[in-house]
Parts: sequence; structure tokens; C-alpha cells
Amino acid sequence: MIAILLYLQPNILIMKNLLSVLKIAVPDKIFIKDPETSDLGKKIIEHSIYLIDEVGFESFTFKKLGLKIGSNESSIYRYFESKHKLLLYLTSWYWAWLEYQLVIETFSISDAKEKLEKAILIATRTVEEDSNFSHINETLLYKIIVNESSKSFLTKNVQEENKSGYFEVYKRLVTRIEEMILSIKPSYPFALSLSSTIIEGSLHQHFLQEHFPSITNCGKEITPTIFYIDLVSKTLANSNE
Amino acid sequence: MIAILLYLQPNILIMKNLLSVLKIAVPDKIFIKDPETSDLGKKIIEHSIYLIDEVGFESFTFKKLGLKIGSNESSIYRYFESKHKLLLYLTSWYWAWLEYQLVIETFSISDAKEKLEKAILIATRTVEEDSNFSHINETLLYKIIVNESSKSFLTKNVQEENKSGYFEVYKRLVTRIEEMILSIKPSYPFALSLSSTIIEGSLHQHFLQEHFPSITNCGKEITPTIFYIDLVSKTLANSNE
DNA sequence: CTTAGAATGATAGCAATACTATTATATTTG
DNA sequence: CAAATATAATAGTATTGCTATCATTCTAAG
Repeated sequence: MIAILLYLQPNILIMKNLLSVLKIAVPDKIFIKDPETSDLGKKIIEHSIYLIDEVGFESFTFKKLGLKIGSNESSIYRYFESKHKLLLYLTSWYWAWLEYQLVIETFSISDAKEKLEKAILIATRTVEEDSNFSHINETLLYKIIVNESSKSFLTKNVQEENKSGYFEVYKRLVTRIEEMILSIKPSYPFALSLSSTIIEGSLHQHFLQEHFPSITNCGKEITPTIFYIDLVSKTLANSNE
Repeated sequence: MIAILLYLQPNILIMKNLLSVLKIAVPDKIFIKDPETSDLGKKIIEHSIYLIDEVGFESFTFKKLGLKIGSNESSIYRYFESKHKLLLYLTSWYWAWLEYQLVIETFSISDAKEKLEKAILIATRTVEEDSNFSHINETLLYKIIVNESSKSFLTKNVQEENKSGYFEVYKRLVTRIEEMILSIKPSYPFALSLSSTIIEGSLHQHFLQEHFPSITNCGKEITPTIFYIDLVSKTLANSNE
């Protein structure tokens, strides 16, 4: 959807303010009531990020969240069926936001290699600046993605939830990077796997950097971005074609 | 420990029966009472694997497990402080078992490339045959590793638990593969990250294969092993040395 | 063989979780 | 202003994740 708009009329939109026009679109089956449509909804999202970051997803409850925002537990349940759905919302939002950056920042790059490199940079970099266009703190959200996002799909209900379209944004992102890989080397037979490896793997490297520094080279000097750009460029180097 | 024994006297031990002599060693702070030391303990381990596979880790409780094994909830608590500790036990056991295979199956390989290739094969292959030497069903345990193992470290207590040594086996495994990578290409600056990527990443590809086939190339023809052997060999190909 | 200690089982209890349901009170909108 | 809608307050329920206590059984040493 973002993409369509961009392809149709990229020039009339000014990059920086794009998000005041476009809305990050999260699959609407994830919520009962769209949190973007009310103050309470926005507060729920805003403070759920703070609270999950603070106590971790396991200890996070709607009751605690209600307390934080001076609102009632039962009101939150009118927006989200469960805390799991809220996590799905946050992760979907994040992937949509990433996709938006990916499309915008690579749009005008014509060189395939440069384009992929930029995409890897976007997908693997630490989110450090809060772009501040909304009630969502992207820096903290990124921390949640690193620490909790796997829990959104590591459940007994993945199959069903996948059928319901909850993971569409994520899958589209993988596909976008896959296409970039293939445009460099159409004969490479593992483009999807490489793409999904970059995305999930970089989160894992960020996690290791934080909690298990002894089993990653990533740290102050080496970033996951450097590792993955090296990995991908060597893998796609035209050794025999 | 396994390694020491093997290095000292590899010949007097017959591969197939090795595990009747050696015990898979799990860090002993993980349990209150070693489940290997009693019938009840073994039953706990055996049936926890069945039950977690059946209902998923979230819905798994000691009460349900007690029911399954005709034993009491409180008795299970005498072995493990919490279900989280039990998961740590299972994952540690699995990594130790993998390490054991890694050491044995690569021990006599002198060619560095061949050795690494074998190691990747071992670390990324689907566990399909139950080696049947014990009460542990490795095939099911492997499914649990794919679907649940991340939850053993994606918690607010990782730091502490890491300090307590709960992840030593896992980290040692990463280090072993790192060494093999470095023995092929000592100048490669990301050996640890590559090693951890192989191990975690292959679990992820197995997961995708099962639940999100549209974002992986892995399937009937292509296995995660093929993908990773290709990835690693291209990455370590001596392009400029 | 008996007897003490260890292991297991049974029962109870508790605070917290993850909700659902109902009713009351604001707030907005037509 | 009335009606619809959103939010809040309160209560209730089954389950979870434990802890604690006491009773029973098994086991191994004297």
C-alpha cells in the first residue's frame, strides 16, 4: 500500500513528512478496535512499549498497563483480545515501518548491489534515533523486537494466525529483500533463505551482542550490518557465472 | 568432559555404546535434584518432552505433567524449580548431545574443510532417527528445540542465568565451530558470528520450512544443511588471500 | 529385621494471571 | 437534547505457579 502510493507519485511526497500522510498499516484482524483511532488507544500502544521494555513480555499484564496509564484493564481488552495480540500489533507495526524505510531509502538507487547493500543496512542497523513522528518510541520498540519478537510466532497457533494474515508484513519484507538478491544473481537458489537469515539473524546478533558477547564478533567496532554485508557480498560474488 | 575422555582414549570406546559409558552432562545448577538419578526423574524428562511437544511450552504445566506420569505436582518441583528450568535442562541436554556427535563424528577428519562441512551437517540436519539409547526421544526433543529453545534465553533473567553457567554447553558448541572456521581461514573476522548464525539460523530455517514455507527455500529438495554449507563455503572461499 | 532417613504423595492454600460479564458513568455525534 | 459509543468500576472465575505441611512408602545401614 505504501509502495503503491510511492510508485504512483513519488515526487509530490516529501520524505520526512511522509508518515503524516501515510499510516503504518497493521493487519486489522490483529486488534478489536484500532488503537490509532483514539487517545486511549494511542496511550495503550505508547505505554505498552515502555512497560514491556521494563518488565519483559512474560511479566507484562493488562492490569499493570492499566495502572500505568490510569485506565482500566477492561478498557484495554476492548482494543486487544490478549497481550499476545498486542505483541503481534507491535511487531507488525515495526516491520511495516521497516518496509517503509526500505522502500523510501532504496527507491532511487538503480545499481542493484548498492540497493541491496542499503537494504541490508536498513534491516540490520540498530534503531537509535527516535524519529519522533508519533506516540511510538522506535528505539525502545526495536529493543522489544530484539528481545521479544520471536515469541509472536513461536506458539502453538502460528499456523492459524498465519492463515489469518498476521504475518503478512513480515513476509512481504522478506520477499522484498529476496527480489533484490535475485536481481543481483538470478541463479542463486537460496534467495528467500538468505533474506530471512539476514532479518532474523541480525536480530539474533544484536541479542548476542547484548547478552552473550562471547559468542559473537559484533560489538563496538563490528556491527551486524558489517557482518551481513560481508556475508552476502561474498555469497553473491559471481564466482562461476 | 566428553571431549577429554575422547582425546585420552578414543580407541577403547566403541562409538555406538559410548553413551552407556558417558553421561550427557547438564550444568547441575539447572536442577534441584538430578533427574538421571531416579525413575521418577527419568519419567519427568521423558514425558515432559511428549507433553511440551503436544501442547506447547506456554500451556505446559507441572500439574498436567504430573497427571500424565501418575505422579504428583509437588514431586516434580523437587527436581525442577520451575518449568523454565526444565526447558533449560532439555535444551542443555540437546546441545550437549549435539556436541558429543560433533566431537565423535569429526574427530578423525584431518582435512579442515571436510571437518567443517561435517560439523555443519551435524548442526543443521533434522534429527529424524531416535537413537534410542535412553528415555529421551531425540526426534521430539529436536522439534522442541526448533519451536521452543529460544524461549530459554529470551527472558529478563538471561544475564543472571548466563552468569550461573546455564548456557555453557551452547556457548562451547558455538566456539567449537568457530575454531573449525578459523582453521580454514584464520583471517576471517566474523567466525563467532558465522558460527552462531549457523546454529540459530538453521533452527529458524527448519521452523520456516514447517510454518512459513513462503519465506524459505528449504523444503523437500533443499535442506538447511545445503543452504548453510553453500553459504559458508562461499564466505570462506579464499577470494583475496 | 528394624529403623531411620530419603523420596514420594496428598492436600491445602495463596497471590497473580488472563480473562468475561455486568452495570454505571462519561463523552461524542447527529 | 437524545442516542449511541467509549470508558470505568466492580465482581467473578478457572487456571497458574508456586509453597508448606504432613502422611506414607521405599531403601539401605546397623
